[in-house]
Amino acid sequence: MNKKEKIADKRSALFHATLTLVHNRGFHDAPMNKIAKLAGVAPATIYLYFQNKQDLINKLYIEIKTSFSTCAFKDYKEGLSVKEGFEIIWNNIADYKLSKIMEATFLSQCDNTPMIDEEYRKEGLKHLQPLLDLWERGQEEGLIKPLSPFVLYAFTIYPMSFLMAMQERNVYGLTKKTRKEIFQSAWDAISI
Amino acid sequence: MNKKEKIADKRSALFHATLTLVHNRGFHDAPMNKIAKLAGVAPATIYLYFQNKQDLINKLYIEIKTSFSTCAFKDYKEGLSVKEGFEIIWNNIADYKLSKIMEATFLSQCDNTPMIDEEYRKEGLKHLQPLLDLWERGQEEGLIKPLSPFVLYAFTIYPMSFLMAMQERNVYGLTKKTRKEIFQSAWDAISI
DNA sequence: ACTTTATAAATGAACATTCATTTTTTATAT
DNA sequence: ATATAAAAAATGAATGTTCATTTATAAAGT
Repeated sequence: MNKKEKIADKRSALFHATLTLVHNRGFHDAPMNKIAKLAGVAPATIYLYFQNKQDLINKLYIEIKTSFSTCAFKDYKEGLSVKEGFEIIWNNIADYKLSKIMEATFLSQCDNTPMIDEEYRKEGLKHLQPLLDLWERGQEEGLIKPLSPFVLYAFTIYPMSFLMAMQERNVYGLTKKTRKEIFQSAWDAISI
Repeated sequence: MNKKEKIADKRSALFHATLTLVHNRGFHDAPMNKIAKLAGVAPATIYLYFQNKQDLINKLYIEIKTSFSTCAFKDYKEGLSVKEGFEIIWNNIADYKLSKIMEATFLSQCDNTPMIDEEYRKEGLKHLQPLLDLWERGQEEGLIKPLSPFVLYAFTIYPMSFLMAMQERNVYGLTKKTRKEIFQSAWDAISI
């Protein structure tokens, strides 16, 4: 393993440790020494890779937002019909939320508490542009209701965060069959 | 002001201070001495009213959940048609989320981080029963899709949390007119 | 007088961060 | 290849601060 790989390795060990702790105990109970221990380094080492705790959290947020949107647009091309394209993206996001549990709950925490600096929050928002473009096209084609993208997001993507949390708390289980029905609900909410 | 009123007064001053701080800075940055200062009491006084910080947070959670569901079912009676009843409840909840901002963001934080003890979280879940009953009746009448109540909630109530957060961040504004359209989306998502 | 309510000050633990060294890696010379 | 010097990376042990909570004492209410 060369030098660059080693550095990347330690960075990602720190990310992974932070993610795990914030997932299990919350941001308010994820101290630096625990992060260090879980990552297998000394506390001081964290400060070789990040300016401070806030910097670590901000950068982890961006890292995860990026991996999220990479997943979201896997197999998506602009040539598809609006509904086909939307179904692909929706399913990608559902896959992500239901399989990458720690990442998804971390993002939920970030989005629902003031733990991320505004600058980084804005940065993280940009990644979803292709979906907004698709919706706009759908509106031009008269397929999708003329609602703000925030509303479209709220009724199609955001609900999955809730279902993921319920799944995580073992209070609701999502099967292959219901998956189709749920997509239908999302589509019914926004289609004309 | 008599004794009981005074005690209730101080309790609610502490609740209000906690609410404000958690709303503005997050649970991770809402220390007891700040709560005390904002409530106009000495830090030690908090411990006359609550066992410890966790107890304060848990009880505040229940308090707010209760006020939330009181709002949610205002003017609701069982005699109404399913759609009428649902529209009343939905609008009540929308009113709550869009006017009681601090309470709504506090609940979002509670629901998305491990800050509330499981016991209290369960307690808070019970309050929504009349809505679940209404949905069940709607399913029996063939008006509402045969989906789990979690899914129905995810596609009708939960989206408002997102829109509230966007409104709060001044990135999206909800008007009277769009309000009707948004209800329609909620209804379209779950109705047959 | 006595009980309740409140406090200021104290306590010890937990925290993020820094510092003085040590260990490991890399580059250079033999 | 091997030894050595310079640089980089990593560390354990402090540091000073902030935190939740307790204690001893005072004020207010009955």
